[in-house]
Amino acid sequence: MRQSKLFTKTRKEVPADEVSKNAELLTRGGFIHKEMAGVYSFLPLGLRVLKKIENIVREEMNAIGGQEISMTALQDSELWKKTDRWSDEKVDVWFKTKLKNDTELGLGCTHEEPVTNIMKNFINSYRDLPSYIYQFQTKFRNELRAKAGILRGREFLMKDMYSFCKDEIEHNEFYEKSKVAYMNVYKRVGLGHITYVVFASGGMFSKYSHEFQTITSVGEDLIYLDENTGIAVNKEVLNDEVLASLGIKRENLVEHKAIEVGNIFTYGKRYSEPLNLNFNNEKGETLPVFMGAYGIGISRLMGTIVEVLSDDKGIIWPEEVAPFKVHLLMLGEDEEVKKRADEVYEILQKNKVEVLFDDRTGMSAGEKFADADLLGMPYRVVVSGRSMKENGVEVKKRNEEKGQVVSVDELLKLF
RNA sequence: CGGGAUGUAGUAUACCGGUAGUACGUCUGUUUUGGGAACAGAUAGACUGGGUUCGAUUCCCAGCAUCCCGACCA
Repeated sequence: MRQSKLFTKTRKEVPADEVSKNAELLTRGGFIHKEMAGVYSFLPLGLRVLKKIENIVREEMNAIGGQEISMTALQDSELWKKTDRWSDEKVDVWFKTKLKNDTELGLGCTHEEPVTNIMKNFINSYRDLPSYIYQFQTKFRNELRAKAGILRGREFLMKDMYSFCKDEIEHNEFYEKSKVAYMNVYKRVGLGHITYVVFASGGMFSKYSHEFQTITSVGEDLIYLDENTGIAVNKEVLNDEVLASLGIKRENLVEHKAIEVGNIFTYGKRYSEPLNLNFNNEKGETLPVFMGAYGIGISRLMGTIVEVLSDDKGIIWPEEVAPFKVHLLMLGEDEEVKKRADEVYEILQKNKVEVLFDDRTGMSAGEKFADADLLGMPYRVVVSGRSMKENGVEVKKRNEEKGQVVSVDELLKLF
């Protein structure tokens, strides 16, 4: 993509109404636009990142047998009344609205009820189980206080998966598989080294659940980590019983602030019973389906990456999620340089290297460098009079100080 | 939801009960071009509604919006 055609622009000034690093850098870089408190639009560069993360999650979910669907945001209140989750006392984040005829509707904050309802049409026999269904969907939650940029919003993108098994044994097998898939996701988005599976409260669903927490000082949660075993516990369930069941000792635990980047739950019959999602087993007995749920906030994950992987100059995108792999900079405007930069741009594109080409004119080198640092593509490639004298292009990684001049052929070998 | 704060050009800010200033941006022109260039000119602003006042962007009230701390986070 030619940067001269990109409609977004970078900003030097920090927006006065953003304090969190993710919102500051993403806004300055033109990745996102704040519509209102806790509600953000994704602009071309930001959407590319979001889609890359989504795709990584999609690949990992497919790898463990997930089947992708897309459910509706509009929700029928009758369905939620059956599980006693319609009233504002029970679920206080509902956005509610009405049809013209006064029928009450909700904007989906999660999708247990509708997905269970869908599966009633298709699950009859033990032969139909297990089944793993997921989607990427915009969730609406009327948070009392949105904060921290895209880490806690009122409208956000989430991957939610639901598992349908015949019994707890079959469920546990998948539950463990999902942990591995989740950790694969965090590794691929560059957070693997600081993300842990954390034993946590199950909220109103179950006694316990597992969270995936990325350690960072801006996190909202407190976790206790045993660094020898890698086993961690959320503060909310830190007690002797839990510690004993996990086989860890209180004195070995280190406290960390962390951001919750995923959460998996065992539901059992919590939804299948009230909604009558049953199946017949081998003996002809009718039993409720054993369910679980698995969530990852895609936009929150993007914000977490920015919080953790940035420096004082800007973002440092990991390769798999960067909007483009290469930021190609044209420095100087004489015809030779322009022609050469265009050629390099074409060559990279022909070789399927995703490249943002800073072909803008009338700008100083310093301004282009500053933009490249802010936008944070993994590789910066410079075409200039200087690089041409040395018969090559200058390539520098975003997370390294020094670059080197290489030929275009050598450059292509890097990708 | 409890507490606190703030609303001034596109952005960031200043001053003021009496003609609203600066920087960045944007536009025009000239010169520049390896770490956010220089000069000249231009562009554009007081959240909304009420009140006090000869006069309100400034003071008061209400609404709306935004941020921060706490609570909440199924």
